[in-house]
Amino acid sequence: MEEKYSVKKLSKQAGVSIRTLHHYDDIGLLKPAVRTEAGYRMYGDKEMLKLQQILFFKELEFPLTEIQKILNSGEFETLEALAHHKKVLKAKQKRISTLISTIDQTLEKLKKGENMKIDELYKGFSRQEAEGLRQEALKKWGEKVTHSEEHLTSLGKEKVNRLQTEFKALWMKLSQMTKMDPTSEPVQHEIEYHYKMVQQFWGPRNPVTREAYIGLGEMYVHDDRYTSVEGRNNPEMGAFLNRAVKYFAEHSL
Amino acid sequence: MEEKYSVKKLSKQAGVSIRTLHHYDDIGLLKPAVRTEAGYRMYGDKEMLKLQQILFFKELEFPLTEIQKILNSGEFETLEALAHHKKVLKAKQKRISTLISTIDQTLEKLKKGENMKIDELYKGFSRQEAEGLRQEALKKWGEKVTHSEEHLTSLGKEKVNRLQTEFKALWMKLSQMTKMDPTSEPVQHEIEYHYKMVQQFWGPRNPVTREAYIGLGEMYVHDDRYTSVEGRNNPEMGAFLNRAVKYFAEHSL
DNA sequence: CTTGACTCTCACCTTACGTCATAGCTTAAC
DNA sequence: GTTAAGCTATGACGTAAGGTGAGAGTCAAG
Repeated sequence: MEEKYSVKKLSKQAGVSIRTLHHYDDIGLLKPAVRTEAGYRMYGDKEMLKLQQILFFKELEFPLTEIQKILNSGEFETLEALAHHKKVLKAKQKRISTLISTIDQTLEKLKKGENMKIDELYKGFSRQEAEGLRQEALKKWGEKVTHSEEHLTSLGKEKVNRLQTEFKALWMKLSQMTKMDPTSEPVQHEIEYHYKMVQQFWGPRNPVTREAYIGLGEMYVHDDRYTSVEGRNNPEMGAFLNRAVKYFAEHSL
Repeated sequence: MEEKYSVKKLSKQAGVSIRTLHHYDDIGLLKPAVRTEAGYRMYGDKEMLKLQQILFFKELEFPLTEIQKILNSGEFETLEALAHHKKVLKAKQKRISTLISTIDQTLEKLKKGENMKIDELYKGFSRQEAEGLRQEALKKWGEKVTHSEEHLTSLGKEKVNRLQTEFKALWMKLSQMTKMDPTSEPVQHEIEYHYKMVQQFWGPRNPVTREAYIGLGEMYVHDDRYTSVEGRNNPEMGAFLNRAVKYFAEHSL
């Protein structure tokens, strides 16, 4: 059999780069049938065939090392690999769906709240994350909302920390507004955001009613942890928050 | 403000590795607020906040360089970037769907045809690809099936070449079966596969009828191009094919 | 014999870090 | 004061799948 393909010919026919052929030779995935005395790589039909197989699996996003194994193994292993790969792809697809919905949420927030700054972008958590976070949050803050707890799965602490950071950011912002009127629009806007965060923490099965939210506001007044930001204490913060929350609850809930 | 986070603290709180913080420092994505005299990195709340933003975009699979730009730009650019990224993700998702269906087709084939060897795996082309290939194929083989040609989009030649290679592989296989009974199961199985390939080439709007397929078989007998494989001629191939195709057409179509 | 097309082998660049190696700093215990 | 534990720093190499040259040898044609 004549080995009829030079690197250029094979690369053109198969639609890959010459460098790719070199690479495949280097890693032993596709060796030329022979080498001319000058060292030129020459491929035959068998290699063209193998290249097609390689490209098939490459299109499916198999890594080259796996393609190696697959081509060197039997049909059973191939079946297994394909079935497994399908699962991987499905997982990937699911993840992308989540990402897209996260983007949608974020876009919505950005468009709606005109005065929302980029610093708050990371607030666009997906629903699933918030779901899982609730459990941790409930544990952490010792709320006794015991019903519908078991079926929630727990997430890593870094996610909890994220939420903590969000709250901290909001607090910092609010602490700079204590000289303003608690019923003014800017303040109320932040409070609304706070309300939504709390609602996310509690989840759809634990609706934050008007009364619950007012109660939360009262809690803040009496807990010094919530009225100090960045080490500096801010005694008027408690009363300020209480009034702002109360006003919001009575007018918007 | 006290810069309270060492690399370890920050990494733990945010759920990233220390190396990651080093890296972000190296590329200027997240610089520490200050360095101690010993050179230790110290971060403050502002940096923690920025890290959260970074992680948000990272979760969405933005590359770090883009995250750089986004964090340094205004809200409008952020909105744009998010909207564009959504498109990218959607395209990815679509592609994965195609890949999954390709795997399904391949799995089906492998399970159904027990004597199909791995060498034929790459035959699991997606329907879209086959669609596009038709046009090229029709042009190439000069068939005058002119209706419904315009609305087919053309694909690269490497795809055509793939199909050619497939045909060649099938031919090689069949050429080794010429001593067998053309009506026997193994031969008929290959013929069935051949028929399906032809059908794919012609497409759903150009059904390969019994008569058409028999006619094709006759063509093979009278065209030497089809009866030589790998340089060596195989005169009995024509007659063999003709009988095999005819038998298949009359019994299975 | 030279030009142009083709080929070869290094070898560095890319992403987003992981994984050592080696060395300096800090702090609590002795 | 010293020492050991624990923390930190800066290199520097490795990863996947090639892209992009650089410098040099090879081949067929004029």
